[in-house]
Amino acid sequence: MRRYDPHEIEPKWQARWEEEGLYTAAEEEDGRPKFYALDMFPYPSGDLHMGHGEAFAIGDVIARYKWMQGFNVLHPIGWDAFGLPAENAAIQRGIPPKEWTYENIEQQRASFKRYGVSFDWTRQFNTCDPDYYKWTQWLFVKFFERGLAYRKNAPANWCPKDQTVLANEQVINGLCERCDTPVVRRDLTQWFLRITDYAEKLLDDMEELRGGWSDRVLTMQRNWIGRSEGAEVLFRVAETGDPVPVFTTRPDTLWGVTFFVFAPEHPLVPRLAEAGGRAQELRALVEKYRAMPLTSREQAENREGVSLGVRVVNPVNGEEVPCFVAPYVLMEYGTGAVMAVPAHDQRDFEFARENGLPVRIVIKPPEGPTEGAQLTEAWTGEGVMVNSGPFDGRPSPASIDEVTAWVEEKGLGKRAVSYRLRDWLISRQRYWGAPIPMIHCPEHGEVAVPEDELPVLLPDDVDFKPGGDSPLARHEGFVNVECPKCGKPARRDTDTMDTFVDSSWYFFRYCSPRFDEGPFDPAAVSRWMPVDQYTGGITHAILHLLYARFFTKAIRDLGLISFGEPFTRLLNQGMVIMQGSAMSKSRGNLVVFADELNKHGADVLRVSMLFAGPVEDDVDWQNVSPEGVKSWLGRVWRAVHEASEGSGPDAEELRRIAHRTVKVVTTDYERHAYNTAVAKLMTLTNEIRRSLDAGGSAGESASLLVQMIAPMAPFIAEELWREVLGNTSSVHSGAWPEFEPALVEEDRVTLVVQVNGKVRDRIEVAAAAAEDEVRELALASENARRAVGEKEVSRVIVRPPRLANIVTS
RNA sequence: GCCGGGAUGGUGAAAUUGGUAGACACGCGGCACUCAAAAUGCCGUGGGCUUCGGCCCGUGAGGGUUCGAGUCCCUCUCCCGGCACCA
Repeated sequence: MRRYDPHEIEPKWQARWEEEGLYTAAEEEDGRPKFYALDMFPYPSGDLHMGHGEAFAIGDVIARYKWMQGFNVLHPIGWDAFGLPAENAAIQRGIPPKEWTYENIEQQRASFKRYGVSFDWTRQFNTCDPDYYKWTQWLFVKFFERGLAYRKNAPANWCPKDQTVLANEQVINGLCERCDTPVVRRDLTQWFLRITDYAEKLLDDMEELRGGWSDRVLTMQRNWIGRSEGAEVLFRVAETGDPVPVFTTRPDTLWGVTFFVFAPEHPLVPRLAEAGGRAQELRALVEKYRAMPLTSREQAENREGVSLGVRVVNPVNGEEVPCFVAPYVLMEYGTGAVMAVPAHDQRDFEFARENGLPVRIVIKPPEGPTEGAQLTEAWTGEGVMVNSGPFDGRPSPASIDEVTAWVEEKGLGKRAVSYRLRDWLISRQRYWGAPIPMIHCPEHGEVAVPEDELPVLLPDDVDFKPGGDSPLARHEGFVNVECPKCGKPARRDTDTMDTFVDSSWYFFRYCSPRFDEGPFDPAAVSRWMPVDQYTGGITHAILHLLYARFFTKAIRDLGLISFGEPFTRLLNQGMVIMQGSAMSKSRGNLVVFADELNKHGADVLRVSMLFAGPVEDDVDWQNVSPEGVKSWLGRVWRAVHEASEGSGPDAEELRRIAHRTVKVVTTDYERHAYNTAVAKLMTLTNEIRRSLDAGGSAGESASLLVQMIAPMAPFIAEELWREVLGNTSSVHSGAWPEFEPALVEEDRVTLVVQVNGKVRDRIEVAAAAAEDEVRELALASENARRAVGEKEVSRVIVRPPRLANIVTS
């Protein structure tokens, strides 16, 4: 018998499968149901790492299992190839981002093939291919035409040394991650996508996803969208008459407003400061916060502020209260101004104490002070409304609805909903991304690049090092164009799109990757979409998945598709860590995927990952034992070889075990419980071994074992299936095994006899044993009788045939 | 602070519906084969006691419901994740 040598069999089958086109999804309807198995596409920074090893092992098992079940499976792959890491690597190494990116893609491609992943390679594309980003740009233009893409001035993190905008993640403790220069805030005019228009739908449609997505991810998305119900109430500036709406979730505290606060960026602030004679003081505060990086401002918890010198009128009681400007009020949320109720909001309370402002209790706690001066912190619990005009004596917060209705009826405000979700800033002042397909004309303003001029190609001859504006702005040939409307000189937009835009629709493109009349062929999409199973890391629980859901809804509203949710089922696998923390070179705990692949081969590595624990949990490589898995696959190898030599039928008992294993392992595959599936297959292997050692046959059982191993360890399964068991076609295109129901039924089971809930005996009984019979047997048990002793049996709980519990008084 | 998820042997874990806790492995100990090693196979392995029949304890802590709780309920501790001045 040959030894089990992964390095001998794996390259062989890798080549054969490719020749046979085993994993090409059928374009034509052939009677099989479709199954779209999607893995989150990788980012081509270097070779694959251990995380890919786990993620793609799981995704591949899902796809292969579905193939075997007779589905026409679409299991595509591509690369999320634009983005900052390529640019930074290119700057460091002095090679163009394009070159670096395509080299990495080739390397990862080769690694995936060695790993035995059943991708349909005919559909591969990269988001940095002009054929792809042409349609990313096309979608942007469509969004622009519908008002979903717009430009506005917004603050950005700016590194004065590198002369570039930084994402929030690139600001470490207020410093630039690259050069440690303190980051400042800079206001830039940038493009946004109006995702907030879809806040309600993104929230409501989560109902459809329940069951298919984990509660964890759904909760994270719900929190991110952050829906708050309340009222918008109209205040008015006493001196100028300016209307100032505020959003509040606590209209029941309206009578407790003792001051009013504007965000520093609020458009009314300069005028009101002028009117209040406080322009000077205000300029200082506003300057200070404008210079502060966004990240550190949001963390600041001081309660400083400056009086505006004007007052607003509280519409519910006509009171005039003083106005302030303070950084704790955010322009981005609500209306950028808040009514301050220090007695019942902790932030307002702290501001009042710091600035010597009155605190008036309007929700009286069941126990505690009635005077604001006595409060040590804001009371946010239940209570009775006081000092509240018509609502005195009413319970709070139970009366919020009535107060809101009253406010609405009196014309002082209206019911309102506010979201934490902000519009999506997609402009990047960077080179390696899809150019935003817009032209700025002095006469016509923002003009979209006409469809027949797409794609706006990313030029190769660009000095992509950061410095000033977008690198594209330095490319005269790129920038200077004619306005599509009037033909006069105009300027191209020089920003590129956030890479999350690229990845928000790639799963549509897979359905018809070479389609050139639109981003996708609607017929192909209606055949394959939505994705039946999406697999990927929890890191994308919020942003990518929310953006993809938003794009799907927006594309539906363009009339191109008829569904609103792209991913029916979502599986988030855990991370691969080492010694308790994320792998990294600097920590010195890096495990290199290619090294492990060289050492153990693909099958061993795949099964090791799957056997280590539940797919959702993190895997600590320290606890993974490829040696143990290798020894199991070696046992399978030898057992199947030996079994293939026998000729008689398997013993009845072995057949029962094998068929029962088919039953339970199938359930495990359905619920992605690959760790327990492997455990059960190990047990079956041991049983086959035992049977062979006893001189029995095991041909049928060995066959079943090979088929059940196939999705997880595709190479060894194929070798054994074709070369040892003598089948002519691939195990992977063959059917998933079915069990014989008669063999799965048990005829003898273990009856557990308990006395007062403690196990005292185990008796083999017929599975069909009736209640009376089970009771008799239990009462007759020597061990049970000893445990009962002198006590009297008051009753016997019988759950035939497996359990009897004798209860003594 | 708010929201979500956890805590089971030396380790990874299993127990799908309230019904045999620790399956399957790793590690460790012992044995067989061998001149020896590797490879392979077999036995043992939660803690304690034992007259070797068994007995007691045991799923983060405490309480409860139940004939019976890792599983359900209450209180608490700790850990992980998400969000966080969101009005």
